[in-house]
Amino acid sequence: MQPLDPDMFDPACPSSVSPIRIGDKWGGMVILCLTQGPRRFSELRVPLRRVTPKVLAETLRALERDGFVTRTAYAEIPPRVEYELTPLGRTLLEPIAACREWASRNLPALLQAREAYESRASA
Amino acid sequence: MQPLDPDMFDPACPSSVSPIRIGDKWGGMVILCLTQGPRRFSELRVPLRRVTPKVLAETLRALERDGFVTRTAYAEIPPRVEYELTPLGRTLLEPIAACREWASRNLPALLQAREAYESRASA
DNA sequence: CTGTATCCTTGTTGATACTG
DNA sequence: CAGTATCAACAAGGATACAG
Repeated sequence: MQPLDPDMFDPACPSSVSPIRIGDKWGGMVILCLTQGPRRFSELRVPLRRVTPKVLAETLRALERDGFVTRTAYAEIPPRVEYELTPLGRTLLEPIAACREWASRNLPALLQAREAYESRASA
Repeated sequence: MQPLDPDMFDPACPSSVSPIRIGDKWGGMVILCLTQGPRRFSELRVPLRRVTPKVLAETLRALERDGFVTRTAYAEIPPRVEYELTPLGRTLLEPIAACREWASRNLPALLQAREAYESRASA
């Protein structure tokens, strides 16, 4: 399994403007990070650079609570914990794909509309 | 065109638990209200019972800014204003449908996972 | 009828520091 | 390594009253 691309969620990417959100702010991104297989806490922090451990832990708890991910702790030193998508969690991949498809097709028009609106507002 | 069903967004409906959101809290519901054609401000307030005029106005401004709806004011007494989906706004209907489809299929499992989680937490 | 103006509560996100 | 504790900042959402 490939390591996660540190730039997979570039904040400069207009996808951060998408009006469609899964769960809380980071939920959708975490799910995307888990599509290829289980990941460790610190692995998830790589692409999610701007998330603090506190918020990432909260996000993972919420996903666990809703049955989207499982948490597996191994009794080792140093500790190792792995998060993995459940079958229910995988069902989210389909609507997420639909939303990403929408964004790739229509986000440019949205951005253009915003520009037009702003220039009208300042006029 | 049919009047909007006052109960189309029953707060008791589990769809309010859906982890998928379009725009801000009310954005997706407004878009759904506009699918059949243009609606007036006060018409929208019927199914969206719990929204204050301030928040509905903000929601509509945001949708207008992003190019999803148009606002048409008629110079009459009393004033009449109509909101209508743009072609860009209609493109949102597809991912919204995908999300609703997901919810109708998987929300029960989510709710069940929550119950199981809570009973474990309290144990 | 269609909003705006104010004020306020609350929830969410984050910074920083610390622990098993 | 994988978190938790504490505090702070901010923005979303809402209550209420009023205006064009």
